[in-house]
Amino acid sequence: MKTEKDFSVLYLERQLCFPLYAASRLTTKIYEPYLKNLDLTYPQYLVLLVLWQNDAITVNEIGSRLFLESNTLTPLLKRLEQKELVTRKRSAEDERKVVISLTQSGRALREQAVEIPTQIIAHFSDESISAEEIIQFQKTLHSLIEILHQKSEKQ
Amino acid sequence: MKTEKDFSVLYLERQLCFPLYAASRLTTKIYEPYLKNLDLTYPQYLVLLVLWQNDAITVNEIGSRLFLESNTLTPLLKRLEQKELVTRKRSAEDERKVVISLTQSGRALREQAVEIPTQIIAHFSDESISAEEIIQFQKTLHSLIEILHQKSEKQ
DNA sequence: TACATTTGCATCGTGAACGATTTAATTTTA
DNA sequence: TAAAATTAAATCGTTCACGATGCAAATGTA
Repeated sequence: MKTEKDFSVLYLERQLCFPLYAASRLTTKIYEPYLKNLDLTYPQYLVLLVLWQNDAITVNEIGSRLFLESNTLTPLLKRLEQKELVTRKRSAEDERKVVISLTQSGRALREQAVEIPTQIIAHFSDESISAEEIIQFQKTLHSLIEILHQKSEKQ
Repeated sequence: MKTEKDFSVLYLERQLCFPLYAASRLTTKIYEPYLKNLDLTYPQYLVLLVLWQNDAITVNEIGSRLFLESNTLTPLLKRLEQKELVTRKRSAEDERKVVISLTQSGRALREQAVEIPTQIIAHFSDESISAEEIIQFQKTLHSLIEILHQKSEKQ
């Protein structure tokens, strides 16, 4: 008797990868109109979030926070430099390192950016996900990232 | 008395957007070695997941499942066509539509792909996220996607 | 039936992501 | 100290994402 193989593990809705990918892209879309006002892309905004927390750090240090490497960051940082939001300077102690620092306008932009999270949250206030659910979700997301990061290091 | 403005809402770890973005990219990295064996990229794999569930559908129908549009899908589908995994055919009833169908080898690839989810799960079996936690996480993720999708439609 | 609107896909340009490789500076070790 | 190994950034090529626009087919409306 010939039985059909079970392919249901391949159903889109059973994947974990796809919902993360979809949620990530959809979230970015929510941010976009707000970021457009600041003339920033989403990854550029993330780099600025890092710099607003820790100014004058190297490309690698930014990368380790965002899980990105110089092949992605270098061009992006050059664009931020063109917009005169950051400066790129070779470190004197170690000539291999490039230190990224906020300019005056880079620092100033934080004043406008600080309004964004509030606006995003307001955007969701009418929705049916409870605060506790979000907090639990964030926790799982963080442990997931922890695990995924370790895994991808090892490979 | 001058008080400092509170910028803590801008801390990276307080964002919801960033962990999703990071988790999505890290997850993709876990899949990569498995997909490399099948000579597929991750988005190409997602398109095939859709087609394995529903063959002979239009570009838009694939897009509505993955939240992608023709500007992303058309080039990707052409690459899958070049690999002879799918065919692209104008619909006879409606000449605007392009129907994407699996080829013999496109269908055959499912036999290899079906092993991937099991391997990915095995990858995680030693880890500290419980099954219930994952299930709850997926639920929240799905309602989040639902909400985000509605929001991005409206904008 | 004419004309306007909508729909489905394609094209184009820009900006990520990322593997692979290169280059130069620093560190290790023989 | 000289050679080898490592590290930090940059460069290159390919593949997404996605906004804006174009175009032809289909649909709606006057």
